[in-house]
Amino acid sequence: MPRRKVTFAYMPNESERKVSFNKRKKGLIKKASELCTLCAVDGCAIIYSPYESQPVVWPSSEETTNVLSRYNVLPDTVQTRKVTNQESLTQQRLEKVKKELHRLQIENNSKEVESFMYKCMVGTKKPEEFDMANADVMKSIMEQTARDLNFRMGELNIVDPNMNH
Amino acid sequence: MPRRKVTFAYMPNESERKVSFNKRKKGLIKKASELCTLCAVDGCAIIYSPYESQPVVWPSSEETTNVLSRYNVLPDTVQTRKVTNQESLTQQRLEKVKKELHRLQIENNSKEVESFMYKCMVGTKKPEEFDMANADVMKSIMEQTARDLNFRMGELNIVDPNMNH
DNA sequence: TACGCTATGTTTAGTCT
DNA sequence: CAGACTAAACATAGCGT
Repeated sequence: MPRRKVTFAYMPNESERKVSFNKRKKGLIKKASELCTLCAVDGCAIIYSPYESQPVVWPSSEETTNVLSRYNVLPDTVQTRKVTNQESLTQQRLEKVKKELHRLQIENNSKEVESFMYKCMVGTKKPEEFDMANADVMKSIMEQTARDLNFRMGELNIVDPNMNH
Repeated sequence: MPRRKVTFAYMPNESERKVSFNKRKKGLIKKASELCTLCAVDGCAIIYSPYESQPVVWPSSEETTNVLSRYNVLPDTVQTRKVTNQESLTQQRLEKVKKELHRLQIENNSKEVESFMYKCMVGTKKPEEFDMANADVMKSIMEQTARDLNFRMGELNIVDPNMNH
């Protein structure tokens, strides 16, 4: 039974990922249909999947092209129709993932301290388990460490947060 | 209470339609984020709404342009495709980086909650002002926000915060 | 591998504030 | 009008086949 919440992370298992992709692709397209029908708006979606040689396009190719032609970016795109082969696509993807990885590393770094503090204070991970029982002890710990922490936090914040450009 | 099934029809009521559009737009984008993050695929969506002067574009304009250019380029790509060693090498590296990214995402996810808790307890209020009296309220706040975080995490993974409107 | 099922988590229409 | 809330409808991960 599906007791798993949506963890916002890449699914490492190949076959699971593929199954999930197909299910979710279907769901996404349904949602898009609903949005555009119920609310009478135009829209399109393109999904470039490694599982299919042709990209998934909603609605039909013609309709999509129609919608795209309204999107001011298209003219540039058509001109940019340079030799973009599979290799460079993969490299683009690699670049993208690497950037994201880097960003996450930085983010993780700054959270480390806070996370540590939290564990110090509470000792458990889940909010459900959060125990307010010994409030006095926690409060005093917080007071003692907050100033020290502010200093460290300040150091961390020096890192350029706009790294991903 | 929502006893209405999804009738696949235009919503005649203006204000209802607008509200629904905004809700569903948010939902669609979340679904798209999930699909692309979980399954590591690239995709984009464009929605023209009468409610906004600019079309709604997901992910950022640049990313969308990127995806679009692939879409336009694809027919050429297919025929010029040749499997080189370089290609598989890049793909191997990609796979490796993606694994690492996955690990960090998980780690980040749990830290996010703890980090947020910490801010909840210490960051937003000065420790001196921190009031443990209404523990129940705080606990519920924490639980709720922990859930919300899932969504925000997803946004972080894909959308450039500076582009996200 | 793909398909059907279903318990559980997620979305959202209607409502209230 | 924009958020918050809630229950009904919906989507889907994990399983079984």
